[in-house]
Amino acid sequence: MCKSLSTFNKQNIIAHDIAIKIQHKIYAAQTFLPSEHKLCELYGTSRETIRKSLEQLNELGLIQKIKGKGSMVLDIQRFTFPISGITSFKELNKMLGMNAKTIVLKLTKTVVPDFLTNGVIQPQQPAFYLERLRLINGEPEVLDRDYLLSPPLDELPEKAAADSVYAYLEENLSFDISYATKEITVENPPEEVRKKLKLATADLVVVVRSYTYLADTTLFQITASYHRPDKFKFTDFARRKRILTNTKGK
Amino acid sequence: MCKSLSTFNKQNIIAHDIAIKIQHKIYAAQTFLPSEHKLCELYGTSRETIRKSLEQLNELGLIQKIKGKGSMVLDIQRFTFPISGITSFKELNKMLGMNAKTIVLKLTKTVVPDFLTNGVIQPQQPAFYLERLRLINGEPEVLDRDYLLSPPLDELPEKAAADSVYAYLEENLSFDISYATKEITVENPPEEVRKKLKLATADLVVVVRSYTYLADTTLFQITASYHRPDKFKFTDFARRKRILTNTKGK
DNA sequence: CAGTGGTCTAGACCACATT
DNA sequence: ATGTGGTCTAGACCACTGC
Repeated sequence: MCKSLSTFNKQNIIAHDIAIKIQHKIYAAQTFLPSEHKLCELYGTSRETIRKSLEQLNELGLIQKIKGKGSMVLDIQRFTFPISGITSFKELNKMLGMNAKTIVLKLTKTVVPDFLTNGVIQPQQPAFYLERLRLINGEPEVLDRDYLLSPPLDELPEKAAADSVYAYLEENLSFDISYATKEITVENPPEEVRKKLKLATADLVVVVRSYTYLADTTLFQITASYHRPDKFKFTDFARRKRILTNTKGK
Repeated sequence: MCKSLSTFNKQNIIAHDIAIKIQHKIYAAQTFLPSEHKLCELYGTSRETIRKSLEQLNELGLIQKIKGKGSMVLDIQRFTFPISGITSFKELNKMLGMNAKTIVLKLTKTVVPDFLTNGVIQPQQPAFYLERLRLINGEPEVLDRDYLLSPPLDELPEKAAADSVYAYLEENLSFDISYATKEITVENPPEEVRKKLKLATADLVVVVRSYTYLADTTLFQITASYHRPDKFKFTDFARRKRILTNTKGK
């Protein structure tokens, strides 16, 4: 379940390098990147490798490839940097320059409650229960309730919980966090949650429930995040996919 | 702006074929696909082509590739089929087997209001304004307000609006719908929206705003979807991406 | 026509998992 | 040692864009 932290292969280095140049406007929005042929010479690689780098940027929504013309740098930074992936609160905080603070309300070892395990894992699975309140500019904004499954996790220092669980898992334990399913709904929260978020009696909350998996497909985290509705914003970049719809290809 | 409708290349055909087999449980969840080598023989292609097919399935969350072992079929169908992409209501309806109906409330030619154009397009851009109410089991659930820009669109038959705008654009006009930015918030809706959704005075709505683009990067659709909060559910599959965060590669 | 991206190939070498 | 996926290459042919 533990994997190498860094794979410094050519395509990732190149993708990262171009992404940085787009962020710093060395490659400006609404202009074309150098052609694939030129990028091959620039980085001294074959064309397929360059194309894999560009494919990563394409998926992220940083560029749009146009046949016969080139790869155009898109101008979506104003709206949003991709948040739809799996991102820790600390990464978000840093990326968006928010004035955020995290308070650990609870950190205990228990078992995952039955209503969360339906079919996904066996009942009575041990886990760390972690409850955290996220403050922005001193105001409570999000309440996170995490079950971090044990195994695979067998220790969770208070400091890691207060700082960044993901950084701890990836950097200290070399966990390879890979994918997640998420669900966003609007609900009438338990009174307890309402209090912690300082909400009025009638207020609804936005609930983001997610199941996060490691690269070897083991489930390791079940989360419910309760957001103040007036502060909630989810942004996404999506490409049209046509695989599952009809007999028609693209 | 108009592009070919279908590219029946090998990698898409193979990806689609495997996706169908996964849906039909010919390849069961929690089992491994045939190895890449075997798939090469099965489909009579080179390995890189097979790998591109598998990469598509990987992005969709249908499989998880594990080095040294194989490509495991994931079991997320129960939760969700990918809805986070750009999907038309009709496609969703069909895929999820809902009992849905669409009522066209308005279809006129106007210009895009200024507050929607900030910086994205020039002011006074002509467009079709389309307002549709979506009913599920006879109950109003979503109100869609679309501005379909003209150009590129110069005609929009009432029938296409009632049926599926996307199908009309892609199949009749060969538009190549490519990507979109989305934003989800919870808001206090205008009284007019509240009435159409049959909501009580205090109720909030979930608003999904999106900007949809063609493959040549021209904006062609600006949408605001108002959802009843009690019925709203957004599901997503996401892979962890690390390009934009730090100096560290994966 | 030349330049661009889109697709495909056959082969190489590596890292990881299994026996 | 064998089988698996991960990366990279050099070259081919095609389709689209623009001069």
